[in-house]
Amino acid sequence: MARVPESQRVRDALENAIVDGRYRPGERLDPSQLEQQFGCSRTPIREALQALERSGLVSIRPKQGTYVTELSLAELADRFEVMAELEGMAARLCARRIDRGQLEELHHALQECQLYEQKGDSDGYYYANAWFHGVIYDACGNEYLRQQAHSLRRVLQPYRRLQLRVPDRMRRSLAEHRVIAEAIETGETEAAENAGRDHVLVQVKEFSQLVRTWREVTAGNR
Amino acid sequence: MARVPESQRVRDALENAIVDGRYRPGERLDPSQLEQQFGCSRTPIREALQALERSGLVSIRPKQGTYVTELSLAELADRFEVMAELEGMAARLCARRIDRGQLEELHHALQECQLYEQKGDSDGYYYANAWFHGVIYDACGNEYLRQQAHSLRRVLQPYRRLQLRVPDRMRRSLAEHRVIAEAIETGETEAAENAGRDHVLVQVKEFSQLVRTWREVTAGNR
DNA sequence: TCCTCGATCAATGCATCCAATCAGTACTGT
DNA sequence: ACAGTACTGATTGGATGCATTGATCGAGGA
Repeated sequence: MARVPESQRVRDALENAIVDGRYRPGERLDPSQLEQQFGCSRTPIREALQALERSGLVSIRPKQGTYVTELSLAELADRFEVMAELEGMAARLCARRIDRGQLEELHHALQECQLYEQKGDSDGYYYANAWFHGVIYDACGNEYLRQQAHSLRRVLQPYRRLQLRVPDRMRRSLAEHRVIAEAIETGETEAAENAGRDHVLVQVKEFSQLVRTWREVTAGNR
Repeated sequence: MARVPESQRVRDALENAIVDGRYRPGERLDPSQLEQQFGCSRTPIREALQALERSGLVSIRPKQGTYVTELSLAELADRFEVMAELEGMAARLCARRIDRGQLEELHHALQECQLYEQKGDSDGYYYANAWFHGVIYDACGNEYLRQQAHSLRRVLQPYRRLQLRVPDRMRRSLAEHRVIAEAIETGETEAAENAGRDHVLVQVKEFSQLVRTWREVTAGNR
């Protein structure tokens, strides 16, 4: 039987809530409210929050409480830059190491992406997209890279949500996926790396653009 | 005044002890002994150990105690592979973004490396080497990358110790540093990336070689 | 109006206690 | 000799009490 410590349950629940956007960046996590919500004492809550802080999802500001991490544009850009590198690296390794079955799974994931893109279903696309990238991480043959990539991806997830609003993003994302899959299949390491990296970098650009626009728009409101 | 929580003191002390090799991989960290040593109760010890586990320096095996992480060769290889990528990335960004003062510091660090190499002082070289790489991380203009690189470097540190035994390692390391610094100075991003990456990769190769040799040697002893 | 001082209270760190659990081991019967 | 079992002690997760700290905010003064 899976012995699941309370602290881990809390950790997972909060992590999912943050990644899924049920808690927004900057939102306060009230310890006593969490105690009630999870029906436990401070100890497991505390441990969960500490764990989340280490993974970067929440920030504990001493004597002021714990908040869902709110990344500045610069901090976000730094993380995306590293994410791009990990993504490129994974694709490159993948192109060299992927096996038959995994390649097949990659194609399935790609088809799934295509399916939701055609339907214009961005939620569905989100999951297909996560699957596609997950296959690449799995097949890169580097377990540590897989973990790191997943972890960083989760941290960035709350901010990716905004990107869905970028017009035409899904269609272009799909096209990029095709390029990546193609390069992996044909074993072109260099091409795979560049495609994987650019796939992330392009999002940074669009994201910064989005933020800039949003700022210009909201600037007039104050 | 910076009030330093006990748990953090314990954490730092243990982390340094592990990184410096005063605790060896696989060694047990006895909680009750640590309580005595640091003169505090279980709570801060526990938190410190949990933090160290998250950063990968120790492994908590449920009901069996906490041990300094002992990485298998495969796990080690994965980490070095990622480290190489981060190192290459940092060097590439550095070549693009380093400023006058930082470039000067890089040269100082390089000279320091040269100094200790000539003296054949591997401990001194270790610190000069850390400085050299630290400058690159600082100057890469990506704070997140800086943190990640430092953190991964610490995890790998206990294993690097072995490398000092590789004959001629210091001399070649220095030569590699020169190539990296040169590429950064002249702004050749591509060259810097490759030099940075290879500088780590070469160590993996030598390390695996070392382990293999060591295994062959010790295999006869049992 | 703005600044300073002090009171208040939430947040925090730590110690300690309790209970559940599991690894390892000694023991038992076949 | 061996398989299965019961026991024991170490380890751990969790709860709670207590003292300390520092953020916050209002009163009083410049």
